[in-house]
Amino acid sequence: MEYHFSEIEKKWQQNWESQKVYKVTADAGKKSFYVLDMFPYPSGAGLHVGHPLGYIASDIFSRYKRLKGFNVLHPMGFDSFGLPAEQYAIETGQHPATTTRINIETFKKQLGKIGFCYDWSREVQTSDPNYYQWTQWVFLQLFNSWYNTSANKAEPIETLIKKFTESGSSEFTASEWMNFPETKKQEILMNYRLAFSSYGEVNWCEALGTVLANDEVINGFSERGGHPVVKKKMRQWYLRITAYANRLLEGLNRVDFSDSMKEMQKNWIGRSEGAELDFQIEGQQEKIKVYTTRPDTIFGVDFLVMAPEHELVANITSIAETTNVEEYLQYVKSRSDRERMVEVKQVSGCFTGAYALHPFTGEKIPVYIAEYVLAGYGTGAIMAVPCGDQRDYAFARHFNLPITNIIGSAYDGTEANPTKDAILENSGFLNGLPMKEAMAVALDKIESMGLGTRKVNFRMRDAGFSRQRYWGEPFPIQWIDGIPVSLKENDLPLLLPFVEKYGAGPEGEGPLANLQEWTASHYETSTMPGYAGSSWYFLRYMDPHNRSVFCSREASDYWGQVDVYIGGTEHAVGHLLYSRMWTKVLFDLGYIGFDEPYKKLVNQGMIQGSSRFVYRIKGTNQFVSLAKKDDYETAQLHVDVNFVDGQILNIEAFKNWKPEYATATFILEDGKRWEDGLVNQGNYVCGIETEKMSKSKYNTVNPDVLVEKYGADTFRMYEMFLGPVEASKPWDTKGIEGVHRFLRKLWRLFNDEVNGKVWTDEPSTAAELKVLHRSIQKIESDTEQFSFNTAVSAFMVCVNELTDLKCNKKEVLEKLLILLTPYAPHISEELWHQLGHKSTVLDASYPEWDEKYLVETAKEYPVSINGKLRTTILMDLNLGQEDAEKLVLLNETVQKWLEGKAPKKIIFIKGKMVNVVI
RNA sequence: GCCCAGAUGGCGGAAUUGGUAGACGCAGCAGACUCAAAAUCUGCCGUUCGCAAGGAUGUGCAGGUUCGAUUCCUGUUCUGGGCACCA
Repeated sequence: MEYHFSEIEKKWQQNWESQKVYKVTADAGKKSFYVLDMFPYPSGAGLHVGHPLGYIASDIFSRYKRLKGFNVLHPMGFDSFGLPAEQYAIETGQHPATTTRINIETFKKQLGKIGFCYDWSREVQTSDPNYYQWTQWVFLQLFNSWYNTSANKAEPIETLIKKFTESGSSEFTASEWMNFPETKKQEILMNYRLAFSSYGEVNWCEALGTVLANDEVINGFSERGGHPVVKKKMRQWYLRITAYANRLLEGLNRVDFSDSMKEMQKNWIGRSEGAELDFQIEGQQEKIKVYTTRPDTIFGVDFLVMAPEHELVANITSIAETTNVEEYLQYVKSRSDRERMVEVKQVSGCFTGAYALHPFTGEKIPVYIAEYVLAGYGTGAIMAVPCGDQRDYAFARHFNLPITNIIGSAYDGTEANPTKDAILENSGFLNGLPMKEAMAVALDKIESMGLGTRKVNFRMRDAGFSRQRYWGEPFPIQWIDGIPVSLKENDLPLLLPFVEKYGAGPEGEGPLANLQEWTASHYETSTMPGYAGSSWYFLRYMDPHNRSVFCSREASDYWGQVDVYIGGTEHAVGHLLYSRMWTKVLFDLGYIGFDEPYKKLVNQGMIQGSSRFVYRIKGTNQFVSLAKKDDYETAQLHVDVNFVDGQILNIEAFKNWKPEYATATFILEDGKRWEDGLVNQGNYVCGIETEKMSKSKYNTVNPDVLVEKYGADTFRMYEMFLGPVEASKPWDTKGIEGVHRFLRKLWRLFNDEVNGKVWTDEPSTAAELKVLHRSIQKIESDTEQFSFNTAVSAFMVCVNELTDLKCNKKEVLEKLLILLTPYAPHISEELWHQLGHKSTVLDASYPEWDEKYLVETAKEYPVSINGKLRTTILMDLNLGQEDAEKLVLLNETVQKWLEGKAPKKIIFIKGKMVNVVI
């Protein structure tokens, strides 16, 4: 009986589906475990072999945990709102709802073939009204909450109103508040809401016709599509994520994310400690507030620089300098963000004519404006210390400003030295102090003299939360007399209306602005961004069909945090930060019992494509093989990787690929010309390069093809065998044969091609049990540590050894099948039933290894002379140093190296090794 | 420029706390079975000297610590990723 994987896999996939083996329900009597994949955006391109990597890993872990007795929640769904579907709609006229539905079907079909254990009864789709009703509901929670900094948590907006009514604020009294008109009250409250609308500079992408969040803009271009992004003033919705900056930072200490992932989030949040201090402008009332992280360098300040957009610029500019300043402001305005970014090294600026007074020395310090100071960070003004900061140094040199040296020989006059270790000079009361100590001394003095205060700053900005697009969640908001008013919970969902056209609205608004019935009801015309639905989806899976709440407290208490979250690193600062924030808000408001969504995060690496190239001689239809390509002037062309075996081109397939190649001729690796119809000719060798896997590079490999050819079990194991899940690696289909051979070898432990069944009920030998128990130990610990590649190799070792031992014992084999179930579920299930079991192998319990089968009595000790391995000696493991030394000295090889001399020392590590020092 | 991760055979990779470097697999070579092919099986397989036994050398590079270093430390080069006039 042979291993007919396609029949077996089809049979069991149908059986599992009809028996609903993957359906889970909350069960207080069982320990829960939650394994989550980052749900996919259902793009039209379908899956390539890179996509399922993480899904296979999570599937293995889910099945493993289930066999270990856990009640495992392992759901799947689709992040189905978003830009690409709408872009596609604009291009083809097909409604996003239609293309999304079709794409989801394709995805599910492809996923199904790989045999994943998702509980599809819990599927969510973010574009489904039953789902986005609750996204809108969470938005209302954000809109109707504020961050109470003294309680350090979000609270309903009513508590803020109550506070204002009873005791006012630092800006107004209680009675003033009571007498404010409603618009004024709402305006004030808007400064506190966690989701708020405000007029400000946004990232505007003309090509996409929408605003983007900071993390969706890369070097001045949109992340999606790579279109230019400019700054534009617009009314927008924002998420007050900065209120959570500290807690988002602190929470990283309580989660198991990779160091690089934490680092990325920390950088994005960008916490820095420093001080704000005031500089009095000479002869004026104005003070300029600067932010610095180096108060220790206060005596090195030679000038101040303000951002051109700083609100005090006009006030302090002297009459003499007005023209210059205005010219400079004009110049700055004319420059796009991208120009500024590209020309970072170029120094520009302008003197304002004003002087500030040094708070300690009273000296006059010129005040400049310059592009290199950003309006949005700190106070928008800095104190420049040219001997310690390279940008300040370059600026001082450019404008011929004097440079005060406060760090003695640490400053060499040719460049700034940003050290923190120098001893301060020319620094008044700080003289003689190392900079690190001076920091606190300066801060204390500044605070006690009332010149400034300690201040923590964050680089992170509030996140833009509206998009001028159609395919997203409508805001549950109506604009009444210029005030945004939230819908009642009972009125949710506010359904996304059907549109025929996706063009922008009258004034750069979203397509919804073109709908008469929409604008007549004064609904907000922008929609929520892609990350809205994905910020809380992990909660909905716990209670997906609940019509009355987003997720019952009972469900979220039972399933708790996601135990293992698997996905790519591309969501490091976007999705992960937003969903961490939403979780904290829901926690603060008492809707859930934990404030970090994901306990452990595993980032699967990217599978790169391995591209192949052919070389066409310029101006001809002749192609030349790799070794000979430098003899000609050639153009390098991508060739479909599926036509190439290793690096050898399948010339016939290539000629049939595109009509233009039908008449192509070839010069082979040996320099001979390829001739039609001749057999045993030389080879055409292709060039090879690792690139991103993409259709345009013809280096994509479709999992469906591999599943068809080798089966899902082989495909799953091969993806894991490729290397560590977290590593990026190029795809190479060649090695898949090895894994397939392994599964056939396993099959032959149970079945013989001629005789059929060969497994027996005979008792196992000690040697067989040793192989089994060592495998259990190794595979269990590898699986626990997500080291799936080494687990696969452990399976291979185990089957190789059992084959050598001719072991066909049911006792051993059935335990092996349970171990294999997470990795190769179909073949395991089939053989499990062949062994006579009636129920699914998933209901078996994971075998435990027993120390007693693993104990060794002797060991082949490696024996080194002066650290170099020279021989091995078999010795009893109970042997102590003294007896071991005797045996070692008797050894022939050791004696040869000793040349009759006595060793200086013999190092003996019991159970490990021996080293003889001569 | 700053931060993080990494560098091991022809290739993917292994070596959990410093203790036999190269597990497992691919590719390659030689052989068995076969009329032949497929499948399967056996042996070899870092480099180098040697008929062999056995040496020398070897984990990006240069040092160091240690009886012993792929592993720890210092410096350095390169690759990948993130951030970037953030004061």
